Amino acid sequence: MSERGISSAVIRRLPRYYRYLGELLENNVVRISSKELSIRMKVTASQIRQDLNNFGGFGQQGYGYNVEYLFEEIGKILGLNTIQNMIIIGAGNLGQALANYDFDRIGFRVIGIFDANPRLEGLAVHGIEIKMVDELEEFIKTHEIHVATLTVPKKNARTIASQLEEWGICAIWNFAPTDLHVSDDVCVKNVHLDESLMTLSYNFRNRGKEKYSYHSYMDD
Amino acid sequence: MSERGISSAVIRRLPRYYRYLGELLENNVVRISSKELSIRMKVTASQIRQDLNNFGGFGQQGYGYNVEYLFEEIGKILGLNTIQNMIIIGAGNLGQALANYDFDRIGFRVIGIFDANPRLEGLAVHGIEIKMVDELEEFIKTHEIHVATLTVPKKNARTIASQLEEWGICAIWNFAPTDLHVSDDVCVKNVHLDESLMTLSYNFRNRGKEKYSYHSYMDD
DNA sequence: TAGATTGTTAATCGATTAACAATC
DNA sequence: TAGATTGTTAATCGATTAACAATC
Repeated sequence: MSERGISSAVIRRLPRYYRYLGELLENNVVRISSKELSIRMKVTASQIRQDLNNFGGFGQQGYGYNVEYLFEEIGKILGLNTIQNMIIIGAGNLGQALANYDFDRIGFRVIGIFDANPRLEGLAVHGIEIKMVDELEEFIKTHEIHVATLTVPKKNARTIASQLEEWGICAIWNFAPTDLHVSDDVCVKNVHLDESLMTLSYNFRNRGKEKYSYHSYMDD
Repeated sequence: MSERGISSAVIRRLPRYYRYLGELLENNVVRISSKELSIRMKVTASQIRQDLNNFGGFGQQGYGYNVEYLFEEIGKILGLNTIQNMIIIGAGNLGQALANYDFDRIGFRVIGIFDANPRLEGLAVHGIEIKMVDELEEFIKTHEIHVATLTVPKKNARTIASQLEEWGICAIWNFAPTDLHVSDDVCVKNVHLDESLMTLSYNFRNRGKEKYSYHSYMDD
């Protein structure tokens, strides 16, 4: 309770470690040193060891890390070892695309899709019939929902987010181009696609102007 | 040439400033101080002033910043004041959703959509007919393309990225869940949706364990 | 054992925040 | 002018990298 949480810089890197380890596993690589992994991932070996040691000692001196074990452990840290239920609110193009996305692979299962447009009612997306938003409260109260994905228009996003909070949702994956005003007890992860494109725009228009590479493997 | 580029931490914050200023503009707010903006955006006034002064002095002592002027200037820094052409490679759910997204608003125009599946050929998305990938090289060489959006399966992403580089594309917006191996002259901005969801998963499963809030307005 | 590589402490680097003189 | 607020320098904080003793 009194100790400082792990910095978001570290958390953001975990999925990338997980991805690289998954690929090593597919290629039947049994063990790997922080040095070897650092070369593949284009980061420092120090950073890898520091990052991992936030969560415990997963390696062995003189040997390195067992790929399968480390992969599993990072999966557990990220909560990918249990099935988590997700609902999608907003069944427009993006909402439907996400419903069709293969999130099972990382333990997430879409169990409900909602929209306000009556013309979409009952339409099946990825085998799930679209429900109307007025059924949302009942649905949330009768199901265990871990994450609510918000793919509604900007003008509706804040109102819905507040309702979600009221109904007990504590994690929102927000694709609406706005900041949500919810209490600190609710986790919000924003995916602002237009802002992502803007930073790409800046970078390629200013490439070559700076001394160092602008090419980063992180999503910045 | 010899000076250090502006840090990516600063660049990442610009779109959010742009968004807040746009909203102030809509509400007919004429001027704003860094202090007032800092309260709305939940950042420090120091950070706002430091960030902006990387690009020049946009404010006036004793007055603050003119909202419209600052909005326009940040737009120019991000390159939103000119129309930029974009193509989308991969016309699956996500590719089609992005084709329908309103990027005009920030100056981006989708002028081509490509896929390898012959069953999609000629199908119109957002008024644009899907073309086959074997037409890609010719299309790129006869059009000015600023950004190529990659929404193809993981297994095809690297091959296509290398071809895009060869054909002269210098900015790739990558949605495939893999790192691309292109030269440093090509800007890559990754959007790894599964990894975004993983960090949300970590955060809400570990909420309350740390001293400070995990709720951030940045996409971390 | 000798070599390799971790876990961890110390040093460096960069980013954020505070402070304040300049000035509108 | 007096008050407000910037632009900018200095101080702090945190994150990254380097170094190395511990140990497999």
